[in-house]
Amino acid sequence: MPSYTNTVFCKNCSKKLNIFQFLTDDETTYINEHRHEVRFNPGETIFKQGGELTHIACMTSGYGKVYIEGINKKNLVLNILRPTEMIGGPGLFNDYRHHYSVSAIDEVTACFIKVDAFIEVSKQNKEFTAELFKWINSKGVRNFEKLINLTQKQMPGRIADALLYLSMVVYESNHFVVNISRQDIADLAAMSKESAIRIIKEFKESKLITCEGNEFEILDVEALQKISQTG
Amino acid sequence: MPSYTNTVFCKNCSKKLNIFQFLTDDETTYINEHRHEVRFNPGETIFKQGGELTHIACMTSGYGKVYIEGINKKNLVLNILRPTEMIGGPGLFNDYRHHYSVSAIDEVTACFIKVDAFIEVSKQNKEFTAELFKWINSKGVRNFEKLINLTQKQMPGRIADALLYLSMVVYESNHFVVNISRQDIADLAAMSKESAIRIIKEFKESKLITCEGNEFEILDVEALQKISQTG
DNA sequence: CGATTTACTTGACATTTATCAACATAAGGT
DNA sequence: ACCTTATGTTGATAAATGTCAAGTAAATCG
Repeated sequence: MPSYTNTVFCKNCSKKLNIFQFLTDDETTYINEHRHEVRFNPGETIFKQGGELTHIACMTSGYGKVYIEGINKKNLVLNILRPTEMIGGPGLFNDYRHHYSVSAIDEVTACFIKVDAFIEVSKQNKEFTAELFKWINSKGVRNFEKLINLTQKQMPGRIADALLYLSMVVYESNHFVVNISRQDIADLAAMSKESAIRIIKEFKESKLITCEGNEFEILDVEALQKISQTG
Repeated sequence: MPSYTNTVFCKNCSKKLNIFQFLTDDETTYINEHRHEVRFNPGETIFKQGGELTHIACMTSGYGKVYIEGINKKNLVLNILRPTEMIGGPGLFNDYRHHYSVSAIDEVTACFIKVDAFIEVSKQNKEFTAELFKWINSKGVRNFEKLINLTQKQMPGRIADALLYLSMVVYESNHFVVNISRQDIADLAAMSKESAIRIIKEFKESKLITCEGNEFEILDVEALQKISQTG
């Protein structure tokens, strides 16, 4: 491992996902021997949709963007990644390909674990396997929600969802400065950039939020939640 | 087991999913002891969204409809089930709830396997577990496609998808008689019933399909595929 | 520092899509 | 058979949304 990477061992890693807590020391060591840490610059591609799934990745620092490359160069942003999140699931045990692309938003470090090692450990450790299932299925359920949100709500509801997601899940504050573009917000809500800007403007005029450039503040969470539910 | 149900044993069952072929005889017997077959009338609910996931079900005869109950009583049809298909995945190892509803389209028989037994077997048999993962992940990937199809295509593309799905996957023929309603087709393509009817009419007028009531025939598969791709 | 690109914003417009209402047809029950 | 109800169909209309064009602000680069 090159000296300029962070040489923390899995065993003592503070960025470890819950799922790895179910491993024995030996298994943790085994994972540790089959992983490497990589640093990405803003905008760089971490996973490429259609590419071979050789590693599962865990975010250790920075922000990432998970998106499906759809029709006519249009992207659909599935979620914004924070440290401790793991990516690469859908191809596992399946076709061993990436089904979405992931890119670095700012400077990102991520741990890459060889899928072979990942699967080997999963075969040994039933609790780990169960947690893996749980992880995959909870992602699947989130996609069900996304399916409903994006097909049955109109634009204000979808933007409300996006803003609540950014506030509550990604930046964990009512007041946040986004490091994603308006296009990304639009891709998160499955609409055109112009429409996203307009709805944000309406929310601003209705005093539901403030927004100066990339600085957002949610003023009325409940009103946004109501808009989200109404559609 | 009541005498009016079909008393085939799993071991010799012709309706068995591939995934069960990886079980040993003992494991198959174990599953056999923890399953029961149920018959449903048209329209009856097989799984109810939000309900507890106590059993995994396998279709043994008839047609079923898998749908998410969304906003304002609007449904999104995920797929149409045929024998040998298995349902109940998303709640497994997760929250043990149903994340979609399933109803019988015509007369349906289905095998209900206790989740406890299902999980027990999965813990014993690694190959079975791997196949289970594969199954869940391939469903997940299909939902990614659905997410793109429904958010990035406009109505003709979505109806083309629905018709191609019915033709190639569900009824496996260019000429088929549907046992689902126009509303169901609309719910499959995430649009209003009226819009679905209009697009079908346009396809009919363009000689891409014929359609008399519930009788459909795909005349120009390639043209439909092109419309599907164009969006 | 100016020049050039990139991201953001707004307005006008065209298109897509849903809704509503009316009616036609088919299916089920007594 | 007739009535009732559910389903399908069509047209007119309104609402939602995307596209295009123009301009502004901001970031990057030599």
